[in-house]
Amino acid sequence: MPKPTVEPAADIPLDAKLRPTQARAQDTYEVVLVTAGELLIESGFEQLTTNAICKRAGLTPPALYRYFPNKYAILKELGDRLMRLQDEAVFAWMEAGGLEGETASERVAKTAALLTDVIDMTRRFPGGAAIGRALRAVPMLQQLRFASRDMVAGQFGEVLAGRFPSAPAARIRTATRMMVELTYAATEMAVEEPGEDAQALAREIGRLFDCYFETFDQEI
Amino acid sequence: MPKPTVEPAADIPLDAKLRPTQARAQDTYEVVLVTAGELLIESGFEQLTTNAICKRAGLTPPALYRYFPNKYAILKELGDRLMRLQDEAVFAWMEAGGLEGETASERVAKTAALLTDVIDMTRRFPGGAAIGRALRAVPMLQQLRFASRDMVAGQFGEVLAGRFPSAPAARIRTATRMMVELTYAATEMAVEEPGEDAQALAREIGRLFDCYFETFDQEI
DNA sequence: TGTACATCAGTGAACGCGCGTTCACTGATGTAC
DNA sequence: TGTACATCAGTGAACGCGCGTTCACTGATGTAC
Repeated sequence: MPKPTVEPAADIPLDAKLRPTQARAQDTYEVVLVTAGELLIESGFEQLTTNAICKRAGLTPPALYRYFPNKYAILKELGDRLMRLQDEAVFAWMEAGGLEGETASERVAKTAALLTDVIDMTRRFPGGAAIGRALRAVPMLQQLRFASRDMVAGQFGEVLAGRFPSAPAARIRTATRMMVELTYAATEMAVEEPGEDAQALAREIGRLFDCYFETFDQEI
Repeated sequence: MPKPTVEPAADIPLDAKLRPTQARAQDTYEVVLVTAGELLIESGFEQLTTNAICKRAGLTPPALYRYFPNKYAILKELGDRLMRLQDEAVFAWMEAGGLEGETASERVAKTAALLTDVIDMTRRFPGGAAIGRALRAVPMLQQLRFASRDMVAGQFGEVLAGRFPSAPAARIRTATRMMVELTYAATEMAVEEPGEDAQALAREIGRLFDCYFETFDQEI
């Protein structure tokens, strides 16, 4: 019982076709991304059509298709950029000893600062939290999120393994992945509801990280 | 600068039109939902079309439209059902004293049991974790998730407020919402990757809940 | 510094396809007497 | 228990629209001499 209309073509190219060389072309490339982000926030992935992007950006479709092979490539580029920013923030924080601290309140404050940073970054980024939601909904792009999450979790895990040598590797692996997902969720909550107090949310995450990591020493 | 093609009609009806009365009609109603869930898992929300549902279910479109006013209503019904199941499991667990326990390991085991239950339930449900992802991506249906989350968080908060009278209400509100989101994320992780050890994941969540709730007593 | 040519960047207009949805109708089930 | 009629359930076939995408072309920029 085949289902040909449902099965998506397996090999949809996702990378940019031509890199823009001239300044004008660079602008076009960027305006497509920014406009796509706006539409994504305003009306969600379903309404993100190439025609709508072109109309609002003041372009004609062939201009868009010069650089992007299809609409998934646009979302992928947005996702790549946002996640790279977030990943870099986390790595910088870890290298600066984000997980270390004499007192609990010092450690909580450090983690809260990281999350505040990621929230601000996501708020300013075109597409913001809507990008993550769209990536989740498109099977072809979901792996992008997983790849980013698992990479961050891996690095995170190495630091934790150093600090808690007795903790089983499997526990650390599960725990770090969960912490990354939780960070995504908290960021989405904060970005989505500007009424929420992002600072308070960030502190809550800080408390959670700190007390939870302590359990790696215990035999519960 | 209006954007008429992008703006969705504000008042798309989401509730079933006719309730099926005869047994044959009840079957049709259910087969639409089950088939929609299958398609959702296999190829995501974008590929979930009314024509595809009908084709696979062996129906013609007017049969579907007899009961569902549009395709969002189908997703809404799936979402309603899955979230109601999950909510009920949490409420039953709380009423049975899921948060109480003499020892830490007892409390951890109880929380782990709840999560295992929710994971199993979601695995068996047609559409499974793909439903949550689809709901997130459709702005019109996102509020459904929020409503469910906030209701569970509210109930959860009442129990916690009783156990930790000195904890500020704002902290409890933020914390419980985060815990619900974390539960969603953990469930999605477990359902999505059958290779993952759901038991281990559930225990990890149990540990996290337990140690985190302890911080409500502290002044960090 | 000016001209000729190559390359890059974008436009106007349209395409075919599949989407959500509906019309007019037939067949199945339930109900009253 | 059988018949007549009302209502429920589903079909066949098609609709218009907007989607992703492309063709053939014009205009802008860069480069060589």
